Amino acid sequence: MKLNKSYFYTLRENVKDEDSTSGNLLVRSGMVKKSSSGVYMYLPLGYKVLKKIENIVREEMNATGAQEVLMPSLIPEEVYIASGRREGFGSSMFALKDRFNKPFVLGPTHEELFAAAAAMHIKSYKDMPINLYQFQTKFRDEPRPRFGLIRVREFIMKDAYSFDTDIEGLNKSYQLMFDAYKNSFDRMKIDYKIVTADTGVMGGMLSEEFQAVTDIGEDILVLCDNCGYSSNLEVAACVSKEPMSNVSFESKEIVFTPKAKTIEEVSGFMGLPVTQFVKTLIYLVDNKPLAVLVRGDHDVNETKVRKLVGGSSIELAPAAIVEDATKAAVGFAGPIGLTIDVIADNEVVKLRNFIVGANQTDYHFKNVNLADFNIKSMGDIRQIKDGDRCPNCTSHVHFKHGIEIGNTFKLGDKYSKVMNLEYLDANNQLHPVVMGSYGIGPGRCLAALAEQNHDEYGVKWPMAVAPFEVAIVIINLKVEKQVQIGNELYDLFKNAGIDVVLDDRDERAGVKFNDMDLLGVPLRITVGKTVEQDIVELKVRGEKESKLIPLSDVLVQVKSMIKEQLSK
RNA sequence: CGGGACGUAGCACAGCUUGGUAGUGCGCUUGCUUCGGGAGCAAGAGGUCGCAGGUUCAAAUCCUGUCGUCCCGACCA
Repeated sequence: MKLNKSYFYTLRENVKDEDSTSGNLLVRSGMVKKSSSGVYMYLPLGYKVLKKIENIVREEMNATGAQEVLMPSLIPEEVYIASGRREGFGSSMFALKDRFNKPFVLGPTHEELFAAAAAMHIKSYKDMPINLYQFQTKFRDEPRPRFGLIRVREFIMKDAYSFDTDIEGLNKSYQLMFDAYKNSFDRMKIDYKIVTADTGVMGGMLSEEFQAVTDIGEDILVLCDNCGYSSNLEVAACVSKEPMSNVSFESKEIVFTPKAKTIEEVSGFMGLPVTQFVKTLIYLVDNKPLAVLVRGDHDVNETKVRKLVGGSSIELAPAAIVEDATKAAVGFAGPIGLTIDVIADNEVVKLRNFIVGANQTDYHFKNVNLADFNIKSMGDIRQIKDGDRCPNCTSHVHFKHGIEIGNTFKLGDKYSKVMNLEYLDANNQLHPVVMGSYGIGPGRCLAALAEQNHDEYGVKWPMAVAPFEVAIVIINLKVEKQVQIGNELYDLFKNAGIDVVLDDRDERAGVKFNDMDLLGVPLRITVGKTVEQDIVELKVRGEKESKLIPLSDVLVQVKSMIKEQLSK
């Protein structure tokens, strides 16, 4: 591409409505432009990078034998009603009606349609395994789009679906996809971790997430360097390391604690450590109130609570419900005398003589013990903390933030059952097909790469996904030889299969250098004064010094540097 | 959905309190000079001041409504 006659622009200043580094760099380099909240245009260079990412993924998918298809975005609502997911997605689905008032939605994910497509092919056990995938636009009406391309409402996703006769087959298909995912992200040079995760709305037996490590990630990764344990915070198990207390029981006592609502306030007021307190939080699980007890210094893990009580939705109860359940102002809830169900975390069970709210405004109980109230069930329902004991070994975990760039699910027969996706086995018996589903967000990969690879001047794209592999900058357009050599090199590179851009704009050298840095092209050839001696400069993005290279040697050197960077 | 802020040229913003000619910087056009890390001078182009209603002789400015955007929280595969 020659810049002079191409669609290309950069912005010199950050824009106001981008809240992330990657968002700002992508907008400033003219790669993307926000159209509305959480909806972006991909402009020529941004689209080019996106395509490179897609192609890496496509190559890896095809290598597994998966076949590419394209599903519609416009889907009759009844498809999701039939699978029972319409309600689960709720208002995060874009819903609309056609001229005959028939309800449609814009697809947020495509298990149902893929199951329908699979049903056309699968009649017998001989028709499997099979794997279909697509690159297609998903629509999710996120309550709060954020961080440039990271949390958006319209985005392209590569989603793949495997179909097998049994779990053993699923395990094989899953492993194929899993390895293809690792290959894809390795080729893009993303810094990522694989963590176990909650299956959420997708359901099924296992979910693993590929998480790009960045500070702005919205997921928290729980990692152990000693044994390699890695998990999403939402499902990271807590192990009890503290022994059961053997302090003798005392009898409970009411204490006046005016205006002390939070654990910190009461702790300060009474002069006792927060670990001696028990927090009582009132939740609504499937709209039914539930009291959840965790130690004062712990946080409730809502995913774990939902699983322990077998609910499908969970939210903190609004103040009115709390006041109704506790007969006190918010901040003084406790388990004693409650008529709603109470569940407790494992750590709470070990405590003796602890402090709880008294269900009476401005009062707490101290010297409370388990015998003083009823617990419906107990279990691991707290959030693991940075530095806690690793659930898997004797070491300790640490936290990192991650952006979910891919996930893999072992779905089992959840969708095939509701979609009547069945096959006949060798004994003429009907069985549900066993499914897996696998997603990658190319846009998130792009944003994560920009987030992970940048400096004060702009993005530093890894070679495999860079908008161009090499930029040729002609310093002075009025010097005929510079123009001539610049164009000759451009043709030489092009013919050698190198993705090259020629900056032949009539701009000052500084402008061109800065633009190429902002754009993040990994290699730069400068055609300037030294061209009179048949010498040009080669500079690596991010390095300070450039080196002088005779013209006759340029192609060989550039080729080997590209090769080196691709394999590194 | 709750709380807060903001909508003025492609971008970043001033002007609004106290109503009266639409402004600044960057970017853009033309000319001259300059030319290896975001040049200088000069002359220009470009705006229904988010939209709708109201008050007023007169509204970017005051009032009401509405739409949009952003931030914090809730929510989220």
